[in-house]
Amino acid sequence: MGRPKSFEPDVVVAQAMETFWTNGYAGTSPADLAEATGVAKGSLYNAFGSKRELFDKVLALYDRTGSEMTEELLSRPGTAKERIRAYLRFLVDMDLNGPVRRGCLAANTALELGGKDAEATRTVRRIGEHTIDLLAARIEQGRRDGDVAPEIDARAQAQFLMNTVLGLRVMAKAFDGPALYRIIDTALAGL
Amino acid sequence: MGRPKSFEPDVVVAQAMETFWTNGYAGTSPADLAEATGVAKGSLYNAFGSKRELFDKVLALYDRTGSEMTEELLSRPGTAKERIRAYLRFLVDMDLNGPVRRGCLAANTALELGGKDAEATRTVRRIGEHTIDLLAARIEQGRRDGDVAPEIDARAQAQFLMNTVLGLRVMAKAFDGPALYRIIDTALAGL
DNA sequence: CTAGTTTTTGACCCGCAGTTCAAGAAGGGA
DNA sequence: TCCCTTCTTGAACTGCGGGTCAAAAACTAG
Repeated sequence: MGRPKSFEPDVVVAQAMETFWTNGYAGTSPADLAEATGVAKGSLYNAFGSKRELFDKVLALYDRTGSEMTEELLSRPGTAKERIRAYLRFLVDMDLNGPVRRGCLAANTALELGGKDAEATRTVRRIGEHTIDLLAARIEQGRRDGDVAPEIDARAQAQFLMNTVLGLRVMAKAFDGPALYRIIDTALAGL
Repeated sequence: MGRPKSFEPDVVVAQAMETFWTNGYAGTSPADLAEATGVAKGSLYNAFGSKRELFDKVLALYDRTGSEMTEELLSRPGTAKERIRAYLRFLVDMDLNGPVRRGCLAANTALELGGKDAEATRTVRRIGEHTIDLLAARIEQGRRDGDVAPEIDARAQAQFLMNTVLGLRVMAKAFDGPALYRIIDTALAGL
């Protein structure tokens, strides 16, 4: 019973994700969130408790959607190297083509809250580990398929690629496309 | 004539750098700066104009000291690969051993202001290019010394390494030492 | 010593960020 | 229908962030 919710919490979290992603955690005010979601500030507080708790939901959503995207891109036909190259290029294009270069929400959060906010730091690490797991699994499959040399350490290679991704998403804030594409090719030379 | 300055501007900029580095641009208030430097807010505004202008001086200082450090580390005796490995490890150790993992001021700034603040973005790119230049020069020298294969493209390799550095400094916010060391070794496998 | 110049400083101001709240609206159950 | 519960909303509150200012202090040239 009681008055029914006038909005879909999942939709609001998705809209909030866009806003946080574009403006950063500190750079997003409750007023911004109200405007972006079309829900009054008070209702947001009633539904989510605080800005920080809303942000937790946002990070969880980012983790889920990001993992799905990664999985989808890596599972298309092709060798491990081809698929990972496509994945990296996709991320770079995403940044470069958007109206604003917002980079990776997890990386942005790591730099903004990392060290100060233990909970956020843990969440960010978890997101990173999910990506590493997916990359490692794809490389492992490449080894089984015979398109990756057997002496390759899939996990080490996946951690290295994760590192490359983070680098690219920082570089994308200040450097241009060709440089980023060249970096991708250099990074993949060892696969 | 007139009343003499009661502080050394260079020293104040250096102290401000520490504060911005630890807390970020938005995370540092004029009050924080006053406390860190021992100079009253009003005096800081009189001397530097605004928080943003002070930050410009800070970035310039960061650029200079960073370049000096990099140059010093890369010019010690050893092969290009050895020197660059030492350089990367040095950066990682710096982050891990400090009381707070503050990462790289330029990378932090790129993520915090990149896209929003054109001037800051340009400055950050300039800092990155300085580092790339130094790395490329060292690799080039390695080629002349014969410890780097002649088919290596020094500039492409340097850009890639810059990317790796940025990745590491983001990773350092959330991951532990052994993982970072493994990434360094994987990244250097191509040299 | 005085006049003119530059610094220093804490008090003060405006605006906004994050949050709370009281009043009302929209439902369900008896 | 009346009550109870849950949601909605804008107003209001507190604190702090960035910045200004007037007065006093420290110096130098004449």
